[in-house]
Amino acid sequence: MSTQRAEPLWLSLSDQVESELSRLPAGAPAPSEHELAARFGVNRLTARAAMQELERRGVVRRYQGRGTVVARKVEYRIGPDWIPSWTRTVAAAGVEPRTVTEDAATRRARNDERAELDLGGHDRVVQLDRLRLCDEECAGYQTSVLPAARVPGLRDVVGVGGSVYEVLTEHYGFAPGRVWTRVEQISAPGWVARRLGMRGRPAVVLVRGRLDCQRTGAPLELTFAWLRADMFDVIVEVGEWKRLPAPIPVRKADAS
Amino acid sequence: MSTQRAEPLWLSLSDQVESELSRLPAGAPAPSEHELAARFGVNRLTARAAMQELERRGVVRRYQGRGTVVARKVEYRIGPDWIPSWTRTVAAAGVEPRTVTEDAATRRARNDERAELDLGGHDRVVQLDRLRLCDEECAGYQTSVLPAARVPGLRDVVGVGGSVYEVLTEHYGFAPGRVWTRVEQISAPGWVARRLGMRGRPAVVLVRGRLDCQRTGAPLELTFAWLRADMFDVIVEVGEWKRLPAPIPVRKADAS
DNA sequence: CAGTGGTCTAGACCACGCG
DNA sequence: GCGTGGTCTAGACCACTGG
Repeated sequence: MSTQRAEPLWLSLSDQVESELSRLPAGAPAPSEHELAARFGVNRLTARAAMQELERRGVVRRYQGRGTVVARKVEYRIGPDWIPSWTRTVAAAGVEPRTVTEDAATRRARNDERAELDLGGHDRVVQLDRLRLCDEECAGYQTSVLPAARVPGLRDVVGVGGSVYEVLTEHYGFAPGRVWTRVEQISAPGWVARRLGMRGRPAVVLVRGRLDCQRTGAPLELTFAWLRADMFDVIVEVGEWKRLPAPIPVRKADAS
Repeated sequence: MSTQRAEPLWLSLSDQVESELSRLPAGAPAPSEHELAARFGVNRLTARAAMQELERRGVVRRYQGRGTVVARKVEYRIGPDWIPSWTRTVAAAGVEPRTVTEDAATRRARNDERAELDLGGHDRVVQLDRLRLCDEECAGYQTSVLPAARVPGLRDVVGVGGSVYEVLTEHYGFAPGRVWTRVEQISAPGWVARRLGMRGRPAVVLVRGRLDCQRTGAPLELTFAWLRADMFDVIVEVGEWKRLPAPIPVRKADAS
């Protein structure tokens, strides 16, 4: 029997606070660092470590000057049978979605884009840079690259807050279908972190994908989306999906 | 335009150290907290914060008493066209894989397992609990549930370090194929963290899946794998792969 | 044993958001 | 102005690893 190392103070604090917060709804205020320190008779840094642990667990979100609030991640499912709409997914979670097009410009295609989009040496592409907001808080950043010839005037058609998917369908008459999607979690590159308004290299989920027109087979769109990992619970499903998945098995008596 | 807040000391420290470490191979020793503090004339806690940032980024791994070393994640791809072998994937990354079966027991199936595995009310299942080690360090934990009637004597056939997939194929003569797989990143439940030998609730990638026999359609295996998120870079690929095979980043056009 | 990272304290100042 | 979280310091003790 190996001796169990004593649990540090900040860890037991965080466990206790987490169970207290579990009953509160998203957005409810969590105790401040000073309050916790006073209540448990510990140094503020210890209370702080506990709250930072809860932030890592996704239980709370902290704002300088405003305090700490209970958080809930938005469940974002990606599967073989559907293309998720970011706006509808977020709205379904009870959060207010908003999209802001930061930039829309036409330029020459890069080599990798030419290959992926079946373009010639002088073809041009439109690149859309968009911010994704959840309750007016920056939650993700996305770039889309489309063959300029197939989407004339895209910039104006999409406007500041429009949906590319809807525009492709309703304005241009395409039938966009997924060719592939790749998902992984990474540390945000510096320039992405900056656009997200975050310091350091926060964890983000990178979703890459390509859409083609299902009727003509013409490549339509290449997307890169960086979603804040502390705001989204991305679940990727592979394979056939006829039945419901099984819940997590809990073994023996050692629950919790 | 917002004024840019000054970058904190620990952040610029971590950026500088990261660029220094970028040339070193995995396993190389990183500077200690004391050394950093002395070199930059800062408090040890500041140097510590910098190294913790690098740990979050996956650049280093830290061990009490042993020091900090440069780390490299194992790339683990999951896609619609293949079932990844954990052992081969890890070995391909230049890391020594090992699997230890901690427990193998037969018991009655739970309701969800009966539904998923097409079992009757009194059918039994075998549950295998296995640890996944990378270079003798605990990197993941996995449970597999199989219909006991279809894999008689599984416990002894698999042994302590055997591969379930190989045993299903070669010993029992099945043709295992994926029905579905689901991947998401979560905070490890307490009992998983304990089995991984970690405190708190470290980030893990939860991979759930089900295998059937491709010939008979009989359900074979239900798996739950928890992989340490700091040791694995899990990339999930979704979609059709008819026009393009499945290599990694952006791919060139394929003439074949 | 010396050196590493892990925990904890006390106290200070700052940046930020809100009223 | 007040309270919040963010940064930083100085110093202490502990747990663990390795030679």
